[in-house]
Amino acid sequence: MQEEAVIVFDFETTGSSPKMGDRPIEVGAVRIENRMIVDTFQSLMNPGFTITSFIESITGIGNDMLLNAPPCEEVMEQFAAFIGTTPLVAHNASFDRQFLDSELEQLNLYPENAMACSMLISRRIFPNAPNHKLRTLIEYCGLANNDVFHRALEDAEKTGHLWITMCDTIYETYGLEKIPFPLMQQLEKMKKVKVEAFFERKVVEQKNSMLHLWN
DNA sequence: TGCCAGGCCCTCTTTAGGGCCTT
Repeated sequence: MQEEAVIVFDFETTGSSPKMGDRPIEVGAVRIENRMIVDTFQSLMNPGFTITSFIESITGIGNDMLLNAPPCEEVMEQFAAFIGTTPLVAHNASFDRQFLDSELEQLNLYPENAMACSMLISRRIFPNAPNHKLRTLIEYCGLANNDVFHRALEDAEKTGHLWITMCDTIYETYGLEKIPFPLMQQLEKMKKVKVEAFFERKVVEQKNSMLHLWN
């Protein structure tokens, strides 16, 4: 089973593109070690301009809540310290990664953390799910669900439990004992039809590796 | 002036288009 630490994180933002001037308004993250959440990070942040009613309606975060929140720069500096060089996970990671990189670049920080996407991996592990939205996957996997979505820490926690469940499913389905982070990254880029053969090969590799240690 | 995301996957693909997913 996976043993190395990962940090699952999520941003709520003013829109969909930092290149169009959008910024985060909340970050939430959970640190997972040995299949358990051992630490969390959460903060609202003031983007420096008012957010639209559309974003308010999605997130439940209002301009009044952001008025006295610390600025993005302050929060992101703390968040950079929280993640360090730990491998990162997010649901639809390309979305959150662009905001992470954009904000940290403004602080002259250039994170090189490895990153994996729980959405792309879930398409491989749960090909029969109705779709691969976070809410659907939480329901599909029968995970604890308080029906609160689109808040950063809530979504990070749920994605964290989804990540653990995907590791468990790989173990239970294919018998793969160790699930290193690079293996998950390989999986998200794998063609759907090749997943089964991929795991069969990995199991054989691990068994051979164990035999090599014993001999 | 008018428009405005973007990265990835899938397939009836690759000389491309449509859909998914995030806010």
